[in-house]
Amino acid sequence: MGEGEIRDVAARVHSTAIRLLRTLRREDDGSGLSAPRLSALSVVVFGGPMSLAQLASAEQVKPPTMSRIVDALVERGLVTRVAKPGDRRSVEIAATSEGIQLLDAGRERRVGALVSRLRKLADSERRALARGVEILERVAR
Amino acid sequence: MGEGEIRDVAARVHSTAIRLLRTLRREDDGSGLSAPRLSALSVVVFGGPMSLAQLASAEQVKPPTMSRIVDALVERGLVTRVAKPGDRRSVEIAATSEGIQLLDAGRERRVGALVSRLRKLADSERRALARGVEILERVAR
DNA sequence: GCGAATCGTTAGCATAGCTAAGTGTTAGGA
DNA sequence: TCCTAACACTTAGCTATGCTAACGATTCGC
Repeated sequence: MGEGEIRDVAARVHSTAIRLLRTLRREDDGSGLSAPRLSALSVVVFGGPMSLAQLASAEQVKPPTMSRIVDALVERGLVTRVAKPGDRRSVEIAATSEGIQLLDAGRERRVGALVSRLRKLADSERRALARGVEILERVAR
Repeated sequence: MGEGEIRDVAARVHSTAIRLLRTLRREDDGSGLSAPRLSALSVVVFGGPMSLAQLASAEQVKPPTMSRIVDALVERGLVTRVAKPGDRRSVEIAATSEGIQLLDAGRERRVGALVSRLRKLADSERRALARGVEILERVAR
């Protein structure tokens, strides 16, 4: 595959990912959380307990910004913030069961919307898509 | 393909798209524009001239929010805002050549970062990826 | 122990999101 | 015709989200 073809694949992967997530984002309305809060919560739920700095870095945001987002999530009982035993400068941010539940419901809406679209594909197309995603997972890692 | 398998593909497409864009977003630092401004500009560049309401809807934002984003883009000379000839209530927002140039440079950085990752794949993998993306394009439309 | 580095928060600013209300334009009916 | 309603956008004013700078509090190195 030549340089130009690789570029073409990259450009299409890029724009398709943007369009897909733009579409699925519409499902987030019912969550009752803003996009930054929902996104931060999802990192904690799927990544497990972590420090504020780790969470800020994962969200590509500075610590003061994340500190306030965590304030709001704690306020709603979706995460806990406790001093780390071994190093009391640091905090451990962990999802509560309520946080996990809220996030799962939202993810269900997004994934469900995507499922109903995938159902319209031919089986061979879904298999090809599954194969492509498997490869893209390694690329995105 | 059973219901559970379709769900699995959907969930993987979803999380992979998120991770991919999160990674590529790091390339946007050098643009000098915030994420909402960059995103609005890209809609105008790729979608062609459109009204404020159309642009706000495309960005899933209310008109007053988009009005101020457009203010900033006009201020920097990246788009123009002119009253529509046939209906002077409405405005036509169009990208300037400078706006197109700025956006293309940013897109080059993102796509370039992706290209350098795709180069590490085997040729057969890139072909499988290309096939998968082709299918996903239809899903996202 | 004591100075320096580290982690998080606080303070203060600009931007981005919203709703409600205002301005100007167009459309439609008496 | 004209006048009322609907429409497109902007303005006003609020909260939330992003930043940098500066401030505790804790830990580490020596």
